[in-house]
Amino acid sequence: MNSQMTIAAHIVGFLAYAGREHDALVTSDDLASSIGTSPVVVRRVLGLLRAAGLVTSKRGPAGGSALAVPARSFTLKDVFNAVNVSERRLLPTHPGEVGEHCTVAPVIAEYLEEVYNDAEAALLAQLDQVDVESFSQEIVRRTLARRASRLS
Amino acid sequence: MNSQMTIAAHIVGFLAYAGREHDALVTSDDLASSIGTSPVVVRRVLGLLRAAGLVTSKRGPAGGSALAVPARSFTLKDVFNAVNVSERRLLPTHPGEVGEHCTVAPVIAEYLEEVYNDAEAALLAQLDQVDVESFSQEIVRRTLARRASRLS
DNA sequence: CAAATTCGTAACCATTTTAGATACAAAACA
DNA sequence: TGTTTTGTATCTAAAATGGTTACGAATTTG
Repeated sequence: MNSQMTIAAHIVGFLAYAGREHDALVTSDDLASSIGTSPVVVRRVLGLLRAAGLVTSKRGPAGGSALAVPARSFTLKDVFNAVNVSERRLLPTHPGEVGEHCTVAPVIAEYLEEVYNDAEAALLAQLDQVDVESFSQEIVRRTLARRASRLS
Repeated sequence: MNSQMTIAAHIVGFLAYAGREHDALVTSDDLASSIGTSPVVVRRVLGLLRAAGLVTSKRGPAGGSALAVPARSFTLKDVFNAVNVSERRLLPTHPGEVGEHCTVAPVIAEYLEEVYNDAEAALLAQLDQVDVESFSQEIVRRTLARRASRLS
């Protein structure tokens, strides 16, 4: 499951936005229809976010999910890490085992590994720039702007 | 095919390293056995590199491939772009269509798109740091180091 | 010219990944 | 007690992935 990062980001953005005004819990049904997927898929991702301590959920009527920590206190990088439990690489490495007899093959593989590490770190640093609080502020801003332009 | 970036990087690294001493062409068989895959898979990637003008190939006996431009003149970012013809995102976006009735859903999708653009740009900027010439120099350096430590 | 070598590419196949559906138990509340 | 909602396991359809087979075109060599 690979669009989990996007689903997770959508979830935390939505929860932060929802928690901003009314303090109610959001059901996985509501999240699912906003994201455009099924509630079960949402709950799977919610499980990962919960395991990372970013979200809490409550069962039963009037149940649902909310942020477990202040939106200011974590970023999209944390969301990424919450979802990427298997620590998969963004840039997949060699499909099989590299040629053993070949002198340079292991050297190339090792070097590429390092380059990829640096590259992914740069991407994560960028994700780390956007904390969930400013994410939800951005949602507010753009929603209002869109509503205004709708009236013209 | 997603490990194509790694295969392509291995290819150009190998070709740059090979072109450094002897000026012979490298066959897709040699490349395949170094990478640990099949010659056909290698040739598929060679086709992409050729289309991007980074590599040339020659058929027939004593045929093979070589860099088409100086190793100094391009980087791993160019290799990435050569392979990523479909311009796929590193961070996959929403699997389906986002909820239409939901006010915030399109806004979230739009914002995430921008964040992902910045994040991927940061990763590419990192790949752009390593030109193929220094890549091949690094291969030389590490191969010698490995050989030295093998003797101890 | 004929044979051998190497690339170019299309078509096909097996496996894995992905996303979603179904199902049902557990929790919580009216 | 019955309804709502989560938690999670299992199954499935579709797509992606990586590889193989096949065969034609180019090129060199005998």
